[in-house]
Amino acid sequence: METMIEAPARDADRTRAAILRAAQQVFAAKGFAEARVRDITALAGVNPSLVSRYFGGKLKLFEAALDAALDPRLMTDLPKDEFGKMIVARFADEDDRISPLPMMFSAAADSEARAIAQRLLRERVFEPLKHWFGGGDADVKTARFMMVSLGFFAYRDQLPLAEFAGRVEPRLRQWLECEFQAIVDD
Amino acid sequence: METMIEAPARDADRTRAAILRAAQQVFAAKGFAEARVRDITALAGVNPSLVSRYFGGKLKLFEAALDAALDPRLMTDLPKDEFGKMIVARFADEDDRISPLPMMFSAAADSEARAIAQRLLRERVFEPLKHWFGGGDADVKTARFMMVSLGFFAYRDQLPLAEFAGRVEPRLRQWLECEFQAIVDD
DNA sequence: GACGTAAGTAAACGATGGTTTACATAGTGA
DNA sequence: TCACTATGTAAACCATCGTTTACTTACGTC
Repeated sequence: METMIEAPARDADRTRAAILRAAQQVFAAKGFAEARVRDITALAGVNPSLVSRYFGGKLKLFEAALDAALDPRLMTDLPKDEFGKMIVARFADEDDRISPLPMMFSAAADSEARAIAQRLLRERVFEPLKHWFGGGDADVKTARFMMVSLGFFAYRDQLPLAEFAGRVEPRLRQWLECEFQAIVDD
Repeated sequence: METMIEAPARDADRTRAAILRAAQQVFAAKGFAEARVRDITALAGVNPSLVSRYFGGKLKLFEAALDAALDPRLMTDLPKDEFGKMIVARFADEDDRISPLPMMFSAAADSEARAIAQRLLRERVFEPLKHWFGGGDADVKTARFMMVSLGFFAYRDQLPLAEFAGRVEPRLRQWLECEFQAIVDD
């Protein structure tokens, strides 16, 4: 009977999920290259060897973590007439920093991780977004969206410059809102 | 007499310059993390140990290579009434890909290299650019410039997506020109 | 021409870190 | 109860790569 009350101490599914969750946090915080397998497994409270056993290695774990973090609905569920304001709010005010973009940037320095990031970004973000924009200019609109988004995150997170780091200056925020809104309005 | 006709086989300054030149190429092509000291010294035709002897290590060599590649005049020598067209031409049509931006991106994944890249970017690009823009909105203008530039390079070089990789689609190019021009016109 | 110093090389060193191997233990069915 | 398998751990493994050390060789000078 007591087996039904509490979960068994050894549960492969639970362990696997704990590793994946820890991986998302550590990869997001430190990037692919500087995230240590031992960091992730220590956070999950398990042995480092389980990364290879359950995921097939660090790279596959990164792929799983990135895949789990990518959700196109974060962009395509917004009303188009308020797209600018709302997407900036989502980007700038996100307190839980498990945004996938920093993970993507960190992957860019590693050729294998970059290949994975490229594929997932195209399949899970670029294509859905292009379909959501629609019309003959969908390609250009999506490219514009990617450039402004990548520029924003690169500027804010990867190269924190002077007093702009962290918060978003009001005039800059207004400009960003107009940029994003113009993409859907054009 | 023959010592005056041809340079001596052993010339520290020449060797140092050869290493620096090779470093610029290899760092630009492979990024900080994946560039091997042995790659650089092999290209320069010297022994790997000379990197530590002449530059104090890989990180210091990266700093020297990045510093040599950064030239603010690449942006601030343009006429303001044609800034948009000309800056895009400079970014997009640059056949020799020793643009410092890819080097900066690759540095972002390494905490030590990132600190160096941040400092050099601020001192050698951000501040001169801000001064060149001038006026009360110089901060915001510079930030806008950085975001669009970083977005462009991140999109084109770091995350080459589908058919946009390599060339720049004409409508996208036109949008970029307007973006950059708007920064100086506002 | 021998000598001392600077320039350069070859080889080994040592730290890092993902992965593998050998082993221990908890749950499960006959 | 007794295996048997799945789960997990500890420790060693092993490749990578920047760096250091010991040695060699060329150049300038007395």
